[in-house]
Amino acid sequence: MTDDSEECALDRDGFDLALLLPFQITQLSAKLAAQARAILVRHGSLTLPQWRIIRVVAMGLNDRSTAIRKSAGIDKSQFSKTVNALIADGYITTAPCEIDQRQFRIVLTDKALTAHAVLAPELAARQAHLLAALTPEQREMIFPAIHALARAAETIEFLNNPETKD
Amino acid sequence: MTDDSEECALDRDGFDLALLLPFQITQLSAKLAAQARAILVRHGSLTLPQWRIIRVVAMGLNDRSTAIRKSAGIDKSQFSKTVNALIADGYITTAPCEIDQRQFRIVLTDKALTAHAVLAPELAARQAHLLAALTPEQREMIFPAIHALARAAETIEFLNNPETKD
DNA sequence: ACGAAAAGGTTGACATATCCACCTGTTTTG
DNA sequence: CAAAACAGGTGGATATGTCAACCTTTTCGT
Repeated sequence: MTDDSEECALDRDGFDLALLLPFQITQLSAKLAAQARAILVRHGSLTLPQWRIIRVVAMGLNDRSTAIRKSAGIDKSQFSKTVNALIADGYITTAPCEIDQRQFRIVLTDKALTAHAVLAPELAARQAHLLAALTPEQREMIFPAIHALARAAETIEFLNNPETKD
Repeated sequence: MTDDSEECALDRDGFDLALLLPFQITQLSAKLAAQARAILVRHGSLTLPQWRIIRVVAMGLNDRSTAIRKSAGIDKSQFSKTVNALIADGYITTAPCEIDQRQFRIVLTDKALTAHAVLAPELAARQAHLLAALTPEQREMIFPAIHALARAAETIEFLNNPETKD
């Protein structure tokens, strides 16, 4: 994944690093991204952030830029740049947003719809593959656990050391 | 974290994206990295990959470059560059490795040891804070679940579509 | 012992992500 | 209503992560 099959730290139990939660999650996240890229590259030249945006737009819930950006969980800056790349590659077009002149609406082209039709089933199969690797109990509690960790990761309030100024 | 407090997709339940496991994990990973950076920036100018290397070396299990690189879960390329940055900033020195001339040994300077003495407790407190956000059952199964997902993320063998060539 | 293959490291190129300054449009508030 | 505060978007700078080409050293097969 990273390079060759160097026995990644996820595989080496028995020592300290195996207990570092953020480290394990970072490693897992990297592997998942690599797997997603491996699927994308089989069917075209969409990058991962490009695919994230197309997927959200294809859901059809909302075509306003801010809603799409937040649903995709992408930073303002990266969203702007990725949208420009999608336009340049002919995957989307934009239209002004009447309700809020600061935003814009995003419309998928046929090219994007075709790509989505091919990729969505593969990514769905991958999601099923991942879930199948978990026990039913793990499947039930993985999302609440992720959510709990995400909330706990939002602050560093638990550090109240008065010597904050180094 | 990312920008201001834009309600990130992790918080919005009730729609489809909340069920996309890789997406949730990516978002969580980003939050954890931001949290770690927030802690690092309070006590100096160490970057996250720099800290990862120092932490591994400080564990003292092995001072050979390859062992450190793999334990830190860092790519060959990034490792090389980060090590150079650590040398330039005076956090480490290197020595030739007698056993294998291709590798080198890494030695922490006092500067690194001081930084580690300050940061290690804070990062440990953070780890405890994260684990405290989980229920005991979640704590028990989170590591096996991560491990199972990591293995499932290593291949795309489950896609045996003959139309691989797009 | 020899040459091929593998492992380790470096570098450059690029992809992804974050941060920040800035500008524009919108909402709030006096 | 006008000024201030705020939300949205853009672009540059930088941090982080990945990939591939290349070189050196080590290991392995014969």
